[in-house]
Amino acid sequence: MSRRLPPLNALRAFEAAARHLSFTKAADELHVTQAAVSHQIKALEEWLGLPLFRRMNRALALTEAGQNYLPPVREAMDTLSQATDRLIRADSSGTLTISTMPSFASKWLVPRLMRFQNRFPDMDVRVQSTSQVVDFARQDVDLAIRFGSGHWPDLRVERLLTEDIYPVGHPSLLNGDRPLVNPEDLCHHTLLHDDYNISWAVWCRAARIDGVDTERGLRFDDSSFTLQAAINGHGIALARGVLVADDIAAGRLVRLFDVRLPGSLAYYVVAPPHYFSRPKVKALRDWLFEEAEAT
Amino acid sequence: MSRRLPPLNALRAFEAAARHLSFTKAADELHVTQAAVSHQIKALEEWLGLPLFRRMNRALALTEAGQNYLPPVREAMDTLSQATDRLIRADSSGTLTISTMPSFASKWLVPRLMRFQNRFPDMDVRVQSTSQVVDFARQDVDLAIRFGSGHWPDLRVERLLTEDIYPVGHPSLLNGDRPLVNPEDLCHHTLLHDDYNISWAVWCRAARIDGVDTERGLRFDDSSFTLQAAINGHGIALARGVLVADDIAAGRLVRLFDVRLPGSLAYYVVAPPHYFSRPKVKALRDWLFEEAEAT
DNA sequence: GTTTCGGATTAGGATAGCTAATCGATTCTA
DNA sequence: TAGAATCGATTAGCTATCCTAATCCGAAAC
Repeated sequence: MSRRLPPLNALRAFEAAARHLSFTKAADELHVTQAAVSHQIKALEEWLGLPLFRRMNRALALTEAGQNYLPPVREAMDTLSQATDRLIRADSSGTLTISTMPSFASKWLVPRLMRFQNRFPDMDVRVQSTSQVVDFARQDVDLAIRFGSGHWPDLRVERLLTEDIYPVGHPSLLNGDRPLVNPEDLCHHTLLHDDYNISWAVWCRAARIDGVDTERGLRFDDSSFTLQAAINGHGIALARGVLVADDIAAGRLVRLFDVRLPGSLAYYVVAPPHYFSRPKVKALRDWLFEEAEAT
Repeated sequence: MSRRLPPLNALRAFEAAARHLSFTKAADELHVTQAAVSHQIKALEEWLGLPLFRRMNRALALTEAGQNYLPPVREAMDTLSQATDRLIRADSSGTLTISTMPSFASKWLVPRLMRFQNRFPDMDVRVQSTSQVVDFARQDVDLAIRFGSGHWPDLRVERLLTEDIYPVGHPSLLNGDRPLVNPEDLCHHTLLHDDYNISWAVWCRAARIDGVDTERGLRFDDSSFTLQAAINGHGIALARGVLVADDIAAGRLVRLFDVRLPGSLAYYVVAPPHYFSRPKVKALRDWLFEEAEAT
């Protein structure tokens, strides 16, 4: 019972390209270059002996053959991905505990976590939000997301999101009575500080400005409080891009100036190496990176 | 709408291994080594984070996870292979003409051709059986199967079956009144000749026997007549293995002695290069090699 | 008419995948 | 009970697939 199957990886490329009607977008989705998709499709068309796409100059269309081929190919891919999810899910009963800092939990993780829950409805996901570092040997934690330098011995560490630091404030600041145009204008406003982040002094040095008293203002011990104060219009915060992306998108905050510090720290996914082979941990890890890439 | 799909080639290996419950047999089917299948399955199990097979000492069994996973995987593969066949079939209306010699047509091709017809029922397959060489420019032939040295300029040539020459005769010869045990016993029997094949003289030289009159006997212009005479018990033929495999399997002929000539000639699939990219020609070519491998 | 957009093409490099050889465990055979 | 055969695992190294970077080309947009 031997089947004649075309190159399967090329089929995946075909499905994505047909869905987007664009090799470039398909390449994005598959995390490869446009050239790779072009090659794969060409190979598939040669294998089949007939063209699947009509290349117009600016647009892409399926040929009749391509239109006929797409539904079953998509169906097969769906079957496989659903079966795979089901398999992992079946092995993933019980709880899954994620440990992370309160700021990251509230500003990034929790707003997205529902999508993970939808994919694995039977999984009992718990978020343990604490600024304390986890001890995997003593605590029942499956995966941690930590902010730092990425150096934790004996643990597997994967960089999830890189940091990017810039000032944010309430939208009214841009056209208020003392509009913020140049970094120097900061001296007329309250500065918000938090313990973990880099300091205003460092940022001012990078922005090459003097004359701002970088110690003025309010100070909090967790970034989410600092950001909440900024949202409420109580001052200007030096924010990590990861944490404010949603607030900026929703118009609750605006980004000020174009000076940006790349920041040497990052958010890392962390656990003992063998944890990563457990299906539910792997599923969570993969999902986290999927979400991170979508940012 | 990005899917999380396991490595697709590994899935194909899983499906085959699960079907045979044997890595070795799966490897045969996929035309790779046992080690390749072992690697693929291992990679898949690691990707999923759970074992799919239980390896017992001499036997292989699916784990529960494997049992749950198999049906959808198989279904997806079926979907793909059926859709692919359908696609090629749709593009393959009209006739498909194969040109080959009468002996090959009657002894090898026609007995198998029904399986091809079943796969592509809409295709109108014609066998043009002639000892004349085809002129693709003048005749409406899609693919030829020729016996010879493999050297035809300007045509794409692929070796389908290698030749292997040995004497065959009616089964009763083995225990008749003059039983054939040693090659020298040939002198008591009728020799059957045909024009195309190598001669008895060459064979006797290879078998290092003298004293046989290699010109005695009946002579035909096509191998199938020679073989028919042998089947009817009229003598002993020097046969090409390809042509007599079915007759031997059915007990109509037996192979005599263990002297075998490797033969420098072979059966080749032949057509102008660009013919091979046409779906129906490609389908036929692939099927021919599939059948040839099954021999 | 210059720029931009999207796919094709080319050559070169990375990695996935395969093979050959060998091992170890088990079972069959004599 | 020894030896042979079977079947999967493992290792190291090679091959071929696949991918990338750079560039090209044609059409459309500005």
